Amino acid sequence: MIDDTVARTQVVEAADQLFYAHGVQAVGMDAVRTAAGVSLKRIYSLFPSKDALVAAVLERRRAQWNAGIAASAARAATVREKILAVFDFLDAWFREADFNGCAFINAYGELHDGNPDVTRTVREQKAAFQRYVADLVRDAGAPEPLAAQIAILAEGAQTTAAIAGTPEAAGQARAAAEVLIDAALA
Amino acid sequence: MIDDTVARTQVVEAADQLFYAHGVQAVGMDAVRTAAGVSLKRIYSLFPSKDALVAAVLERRRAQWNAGIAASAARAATVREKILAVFDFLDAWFREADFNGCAFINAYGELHDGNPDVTRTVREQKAAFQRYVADLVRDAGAPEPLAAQIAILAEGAQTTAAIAGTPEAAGQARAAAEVLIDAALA
DNA sequence: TACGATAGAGAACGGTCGTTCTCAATGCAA
DNA sequence: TTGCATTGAGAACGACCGTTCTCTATCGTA
Repeated sequence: MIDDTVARTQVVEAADQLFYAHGVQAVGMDAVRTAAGVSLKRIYSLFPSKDALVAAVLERRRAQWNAGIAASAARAATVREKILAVFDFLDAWFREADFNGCAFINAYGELHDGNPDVTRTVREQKAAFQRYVADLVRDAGAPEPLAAQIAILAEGAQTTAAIAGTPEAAGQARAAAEVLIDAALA
Repeated sequence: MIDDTVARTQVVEAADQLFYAHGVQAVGMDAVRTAAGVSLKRIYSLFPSKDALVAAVLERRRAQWNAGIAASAARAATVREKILAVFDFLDAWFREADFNGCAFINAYGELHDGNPDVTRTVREQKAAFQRYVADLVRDAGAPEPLAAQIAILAEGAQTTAAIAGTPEAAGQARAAAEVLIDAALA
């Protein structure tokens, strides 16, 4: 038998890919079992319900998002560039073959009604991102309202790129962010 | 028996409200029947399938969006104000009690996988909005890239307001749009 | 080698959904 | 009034889903 940790990772990764590509409700637990190569019994011993699996998938997405943003920011020299690094991260993400919009937004739209945990998780994820941007804006010495504007650009770029099926929204949002930052610091 | 047109309107309005509040997949045709006061047999004589009803609901949303944007723009004196009127429209919408994000984005996230019609409809709706903004930007004599930036702000405001559950994203996006317009015209 | 615990495969169960069908009631034509 | 077409209400059907259960095979241990 494979290790619990390994099995758990396989299940979450398979579920993430399927949920993200097809939507949570469109994917049955049988499909997760087949993709993960882990028996249903095992899956239900690792996660008490499909909702718990969804929560684990969102937690994985949260860690990936934070790591990606941090790595992109680490390549930036100035605070201004760290803010813009958000859009560089988005640009690279939008160009990935399986990009299909923000998993949190998708999950919220699909599940907010019957799953309060999802609503709370998504709301917290977005709030955390806004705090991250707000910290950078403060470090840059710019007025506070800039933070919300940058966050809105990032959200809009994600849905625009997802629906249009093209990545250029990242660059467009980045250009707008540059103008807003410069205006705020002037 | 009530008129076909009246029955159709009742069904679409009831379905719209239920789909928007709870998600399409979470609402059964029985619930639509009860809310609309129209028998299942009648519903299926008006719409060949649930997918067709979803298409009719999205068409209704499209007309409402266009009418709302046009009415808001009609109250504006200058081209610059017509662009900003988009965010005034969003502000009023975000404050409605049942606001729950953009119905097109929600439908896309939930149904894009198994319903290509939805994908096409949503993509076309967003493209039409971008053309609308692009026309205003051209009339204002501003460079073309401003249009995409305004559209991204509008998209981001919708998802931000929906997830946060508060309406202030409209004003924040409007302030950002003002800065971008002024910078583009300078 | 014999045995008991455990795992995987998948059948089974209860529920729900989209769609169709039944059947009694209604309204209209002659 | 009689007969017929049509309607609404809701039962019925087939499919699918989340979850649990059964059964067989396997593995570690003595």
